Amino acid sequence: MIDIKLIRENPELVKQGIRNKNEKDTLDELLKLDEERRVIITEVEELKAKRNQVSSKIPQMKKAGEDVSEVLVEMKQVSDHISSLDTKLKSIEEQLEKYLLFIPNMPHSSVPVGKSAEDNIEERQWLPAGFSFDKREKILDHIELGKKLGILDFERGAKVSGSGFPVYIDKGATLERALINFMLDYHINKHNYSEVFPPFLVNKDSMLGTGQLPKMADDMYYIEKDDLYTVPTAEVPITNLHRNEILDESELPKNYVGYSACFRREAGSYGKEAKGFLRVHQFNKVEMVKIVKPEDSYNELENIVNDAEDILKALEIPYRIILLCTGDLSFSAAKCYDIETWSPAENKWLEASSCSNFEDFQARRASIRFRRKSAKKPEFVHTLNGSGLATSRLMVSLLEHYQTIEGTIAVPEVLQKYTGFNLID
RNA sequence: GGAGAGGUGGCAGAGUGGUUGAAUGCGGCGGUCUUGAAAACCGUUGAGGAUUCACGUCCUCCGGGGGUUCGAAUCCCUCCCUCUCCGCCA
Repeated sequence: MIDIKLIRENPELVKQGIRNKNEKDTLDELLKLDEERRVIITEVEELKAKRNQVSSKIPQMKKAGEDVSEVLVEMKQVSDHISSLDTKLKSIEEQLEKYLLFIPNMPHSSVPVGKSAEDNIEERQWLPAGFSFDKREKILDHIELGKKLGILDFERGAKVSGSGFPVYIDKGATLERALINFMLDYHINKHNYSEVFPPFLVNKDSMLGTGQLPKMADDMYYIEKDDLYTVPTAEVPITNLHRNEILDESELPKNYVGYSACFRREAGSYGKEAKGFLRVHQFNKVEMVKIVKPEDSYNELENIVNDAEDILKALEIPYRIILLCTGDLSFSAAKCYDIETWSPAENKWLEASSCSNFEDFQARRASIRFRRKSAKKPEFVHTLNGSGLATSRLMVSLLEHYQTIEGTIAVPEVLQKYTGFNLID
């Protein structure tokens, strides 16, 4: 959520931000409601002040033996007037809230203006020693490899749950588990994150807090009976750990890392992108979340990207860093880098991580604040998160990149102590 | 699933219709004392909103929502959550 004062005082700036993000501009309606709201508040508060004043005098009058019946009649009218204004006010505030929840975060000034993914900027590439983009002969894609080696089973996953629910078998399952543990350990031990093992079901307030709701409602699995949502990312439960809290300055920054299964309905996205691991309803992800002071957030964004990169360097998988343009930026983000890993079989880059600074957008929605030692008023924190990383896309690159000429998979060295084997055949 | 108890300020905990935004204690902050610290003592200490250049003034908030009343933390309805016991179960 952005600050309504910013909208009030600088509507043109906000309109520009909305346009650059390809979102719907409803500022005029919003501002009109805001104005109405304030007119009514002024009126109703005057009446309430009067009511409070008179009400406190009534016991004194009674004590003095005065007749209060006339006052009571008059006050009854005032009260009725108040409640009708309050009803009106409530309805306006609900509408206002609705508009406000659909206003996207403003892009940071360092984000290039652009319409779509084509306007994103490649910041840098990292390639393992001896790597070449030249396509080898007889290269298999991850689906063929998974089938041949008996480590992935998409058909049976479809039988058990539906399409987009892959099953890992034998060494495939072990490899997946090894990857998750490796990444968690790396961030905990080398990057000093605190480990969180979060719930996979969250309530509506949490989904609103991090900005998935209301806009992305159709992409979430929802359990009606209990009014709970499956998490689309560990970002949601972890960031919401501090919802409605005022933290002490000394507690910041908070650095969390956690694993969760991630569930996404991916409504309306069936098609060519959907094969194998490329688009699934359930996948595994290790997520980093930072809660920081505003002045530190852009520095921390670079840190989070570096932390995710370290994993890929350790795994020796080729990747590149993409700075998203305004048009490709998600609803809640102010700035975002994607990390894409190379798929030799697809002959293209795959998004395996997304690292974002939300500034105070989520903090406002979730009311996460902190108090500086010197100041009395609490301030909103800045929140960030980054995948470190998502295993599905990463697994595609890993399997394809580490396949041998015989069609077996060499296990990356850093994973071997987690898998207990060094070859999948 | 059954039975019961309870949700009040950073925490603990009073308060059952009328200056109660809320006693008291702890914690926090400031001060006195001290070479320094502790102890003791004194003072101070919630959030959001409207309005104002500002000082300030006013409104709202005692789990959420609704109701009764001139007036609700306090009474009524409803929902949610937490805890204890029993049952079931990984």
